Amino acid sequence: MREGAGAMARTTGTESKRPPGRPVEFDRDVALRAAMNKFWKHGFEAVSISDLAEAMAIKRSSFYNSFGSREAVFREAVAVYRQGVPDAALAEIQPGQAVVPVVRKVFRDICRARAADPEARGCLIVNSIGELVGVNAELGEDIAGWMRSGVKVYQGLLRQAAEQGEIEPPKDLRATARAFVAFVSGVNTISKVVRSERELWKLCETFLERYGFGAA
Amino acid sequence: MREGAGAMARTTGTESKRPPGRPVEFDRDVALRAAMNKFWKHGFEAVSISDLAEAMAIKRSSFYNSFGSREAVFREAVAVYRQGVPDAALAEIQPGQAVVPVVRKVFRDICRARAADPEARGCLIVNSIGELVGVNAELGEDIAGWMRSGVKVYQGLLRQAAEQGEIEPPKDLRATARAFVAFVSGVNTISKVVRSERELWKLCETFLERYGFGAA
DNA sequence: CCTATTTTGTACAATCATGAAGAAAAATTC
DNA sequence: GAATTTTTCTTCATGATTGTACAAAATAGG
Repeated sequence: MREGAGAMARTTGTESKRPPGRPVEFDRDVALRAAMNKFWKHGFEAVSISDLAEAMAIKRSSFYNSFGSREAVFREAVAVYRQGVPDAALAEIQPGQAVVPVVRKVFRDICRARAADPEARGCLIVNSIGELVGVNAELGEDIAGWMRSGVKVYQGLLRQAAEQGEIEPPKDLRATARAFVAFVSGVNTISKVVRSERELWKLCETFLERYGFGAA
Repeated sequence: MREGAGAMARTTGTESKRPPGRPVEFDRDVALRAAMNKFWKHGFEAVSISDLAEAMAIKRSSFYNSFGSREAVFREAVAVYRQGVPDAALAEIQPGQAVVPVVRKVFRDICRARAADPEARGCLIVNSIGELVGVNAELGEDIAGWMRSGVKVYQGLLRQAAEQGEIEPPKDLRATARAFVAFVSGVNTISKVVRSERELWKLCETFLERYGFGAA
């Protein structure tokens, strides 16, 4: 099986020479995405290594060789997941840029994404907090870290929005940021029950309005 | 082993005569509570029948005989859980009674309960929505139903509070009720990461104030 | 005491998950 | 082409989980 020299989709696409030894036959990113989807749907504990290998379309030997453990793939899968998450746009907001419209758009994107998922898997991070924090020491702390970083992001945005006169300065910045994170988590949870994008967006709007993030 | 005639803690406590056959040797409620705690900590899928039987301190044969299946115990365990949940007080509010103080107290009780749990298990219902809705058809619908009923409860309370002049009438009652449910779910989730009762209560207060449920 | 009924204890076979070990395959380097 | 390196394939032993089956135990009723 010859491989076209330009077909490679290796790790990050910047290496030139192939390392010695037999080359990996599967696409790491594709396999990781498959693993991510398995974890997303079933959760961490419900997915055995055999399940994983099958979903990733590789043998268990290749799995052990390339990934090492279920925990390790999970971490990588979460990293992949985070790249595609609607909230990612929040970290891109520049000083001087209006915060409110971006936050509103992110909320709308979350509603759209959650409602558009026919499997109603909600958010992998939120699901994993529920499943792992307090049970699996290492993965739990990992996931908890993502939520904490979310609080930091919202804290920065709230401050910026207040400084730019978009909203009234919140009395307690951190508590308000945490309320945002809690609410977004809750939206992701309730999105498994309320399946309409419009209905989800309506409940988000009540929240945004109350916190001064109403429509212009 | 003779049993005092008044010691019984059977199914619902209203029968007098003992049925024929060998009597059950374990306390059903105690066993169920043990099962509930297992599910609460580890989630549904992570607990095998063997795990359950061991936690309930009964043999697998007794388990099958008395409960039938993992799904069945889970349902019963959730029922037990729901009896002890702080939110239960909301369903007891009478017409004419002030809504706001009760809701505030329930939020405070949630913060206290979540922070007081050394294992940071959050809320069994919220955890189970994350794990089961969309995956396990029957249990998922069961759990989703509890969330929907939560929306109904808040909807009634919001209407009552508005009628009694405690709050401004919300524009969209159902969306607002859903926002409350989403937020409470989120508080239960974030309680696994933010472990201080005071910090949790502070983020709840920002929410309550914004929705007109501030301190009198 | 004997029978019927129900729970409990133990044993069994089937399936599956796990991790390791080693042979075979596919590539690079010399 | 030979040596080296790494991946892939196959096999194996071990242990866990499951559901069932059946004997033993405990009780009620006659």
